[in-house]
Amino acid sequence: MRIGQLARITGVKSETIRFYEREGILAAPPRTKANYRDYGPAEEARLTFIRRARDLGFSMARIRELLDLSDDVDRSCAGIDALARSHLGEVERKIASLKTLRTELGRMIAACEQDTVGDCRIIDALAGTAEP
Amino acid sequence: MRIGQLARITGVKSETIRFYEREGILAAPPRTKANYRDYGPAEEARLTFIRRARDLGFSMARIRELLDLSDDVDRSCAGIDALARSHLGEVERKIASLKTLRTELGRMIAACEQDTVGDCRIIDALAGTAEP
DNA sequence: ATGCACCTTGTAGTAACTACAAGGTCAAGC
DNA sequence: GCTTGACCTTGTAGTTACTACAAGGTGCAT
Repeated sequence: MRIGQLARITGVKSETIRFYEREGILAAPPRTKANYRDYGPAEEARLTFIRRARDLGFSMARIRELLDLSDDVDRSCAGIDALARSHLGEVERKIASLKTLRTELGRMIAACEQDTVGDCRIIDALAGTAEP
Repeated sequence: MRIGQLARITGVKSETIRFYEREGILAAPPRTKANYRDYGPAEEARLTFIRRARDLGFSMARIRELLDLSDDVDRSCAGIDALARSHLGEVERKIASLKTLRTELGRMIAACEQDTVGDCRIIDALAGTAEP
C-alpha cells in the first residue's frame, strides 16, 4: 500500500511516517516504479504501536527500546529481562496513576448526577495529596 | 519556598516552571523582597499533577481543561459532566492499552525465566493484531 | 489531454520544553 | 567588610517530535 493509505489506517500523518523513516525508527520500504513508498501489514502494526505508545507518554527513545526488544530476536535473555522489567515498572506506574485519575473523574460525574457537584479533587488525585 | 526547592520536590525544572508561568498554566506567585518567586504547597500539588499528566501523554491543552475543572468551582454541572466524561473515556482507553502492554511484557519476562525466550509480541500487543 | 488525487523532496514553523548567558541576592566564612 | 558559592533574575537560543507548505512528478478517469 502507499503512504496515504497507511496514514489513514494508522492515524499517523504521511509527513510523520517519512519523518520516522529519516529518524531510522521505520525502515525505508521498497518503492514502486513511480518511486512511491510501498508498505505491507508489518509496517502498519509497527506504526500503530508507535502511535499508541506515544499517546501513552513514552518518549521516542523508550519506544526505540521496546521496538528493539521486538527486533533483536537473537538477544541475550538477561538483556531482554532487564529491559522488559524496567518497562514493566514504568507501565505499572502509569496504570496506577491513571486509575486514581479515573476514580476521581468517576466521582465527579456521580456527584453531578446528584446535582451536588461538590469540590473537584483531580489535582490531589494525581498529585497524591488526597486523603483516603 | 523558592523555585529551586519546588523544582526538586516536583521533578519539574526551574526553567519549565517559569515557562508554565509565561504560558499562564501556573499563576505568577508573590515575590520576596529580593524579587524571588515564593511558592506554597498548592503550587506543589498543581505542578506534580501537571508533570504526572504530561507523563501519561496528555497534551497541555487537555491538562488545561482538567485544571479548569478544578479551578472553576462555580461551573454548570452539565459542563463538568460532559468534560469529565470525555476525559474519563481517554483515561480508560489509556488504561486498556497499558494493560495489554503489561501482559505482553510479563509474558516475555516469564519466558526468560524459563530460558525459552520465544518471540516478542510487544508490537502486536499495542497494535491489536495479537491472536488471543 | 487535462483535471485531480496522490506522490516526491526539501525547508520552515509549532509545541513543549531545555540549556545557557549575563547579571543580581544573600548567608557563611575569613 | 569582602569574597565565595549557591541560588535567583531575565532573555535568547537550541532540542524533540512533529506539522505544514512549497514546487514539482505520477497516474487514473473523464
